Amino acid sequence: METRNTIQKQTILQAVKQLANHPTAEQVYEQVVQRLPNISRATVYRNLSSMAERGMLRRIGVPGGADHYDHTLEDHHHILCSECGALEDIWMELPTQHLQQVAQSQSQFAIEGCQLVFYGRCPACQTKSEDAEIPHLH
Amino acid sequence: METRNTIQKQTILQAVKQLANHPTAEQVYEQVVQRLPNISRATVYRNLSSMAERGMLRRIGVPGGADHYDHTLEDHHHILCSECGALEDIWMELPTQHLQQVAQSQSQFAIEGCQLVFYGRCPACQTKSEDAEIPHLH
DNA sequence: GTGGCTGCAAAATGTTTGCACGGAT
DNA sequence: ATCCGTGCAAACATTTTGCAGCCAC
Repeated sequence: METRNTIQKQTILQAVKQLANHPTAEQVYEQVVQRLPNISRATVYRNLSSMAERGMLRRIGVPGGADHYDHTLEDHHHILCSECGALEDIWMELPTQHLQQVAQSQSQFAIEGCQLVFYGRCPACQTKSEDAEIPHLH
Repeated sequence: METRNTIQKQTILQAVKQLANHPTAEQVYEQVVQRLPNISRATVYRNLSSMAERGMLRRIGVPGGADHYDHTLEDHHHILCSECGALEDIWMELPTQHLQQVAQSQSQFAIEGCQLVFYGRCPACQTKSEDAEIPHLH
């Protein structure tokens, strides 16, 4: 399984690093298409997937939304805006080993890892709903 | 916002409880359609969503796969098969308050909650790959 | 009787795939 | 010269939506 070093691959990886904060495939495409106007979304999807599999990037799957890609490889967690889907890093130590032991004692699964995700409303969405708050008239 | 008590709603809720282990909308549909042959998938999706919002069910979003619905309301976690997407419960205490405090100190988000998900291979998929293991010939 | 709920079909969303061609090795 | 990677379009999976008619209240 050889890996050819195409301009598309280089540009995609560069874009994820440049966008820095968890772009989706679509956002990567929009960035890359400026340099390579003929690139196809399929190429972006294919390369992001394969880079994630090779461990060059981390894929962050978001239920009900597009996957995000993280250029930060170190072990960390994320917080997701329940309103707009914005993603941010959370750095904290978790007794992962211990948690996985407890989980292992309850299931027959061969446990590979675990992920902690926080939910909340991002600053922008908080501001938005403050604006929408209309005083009640009784 | 009144809630009418239709046969569809009753049957859908019953189906989720009966199927017991985290059915997807499609699986609920397949169950319900046996009793109500004319029911539409849209009705299943709409009702599962609204019941989840009302707290009658819990929605478990799975990145890259269909959402699952859980009739168990108590706070617990899940393990997801990285191969076939099978879902199982994991019961453990987590210092949620503490984790959220730490997260809060790092972000401007208004944190609403957090979720711990384990990944691994379910017993069935483990067996499957054992079968596929062919001795290497050097 | 009214308007929330349903069934249907179509749209929307995010991603994958089949195929012929072109370029990296 | 290979044959992997690309671009394109179509397929795919899941979910949402617009709308006309129906039925629980």
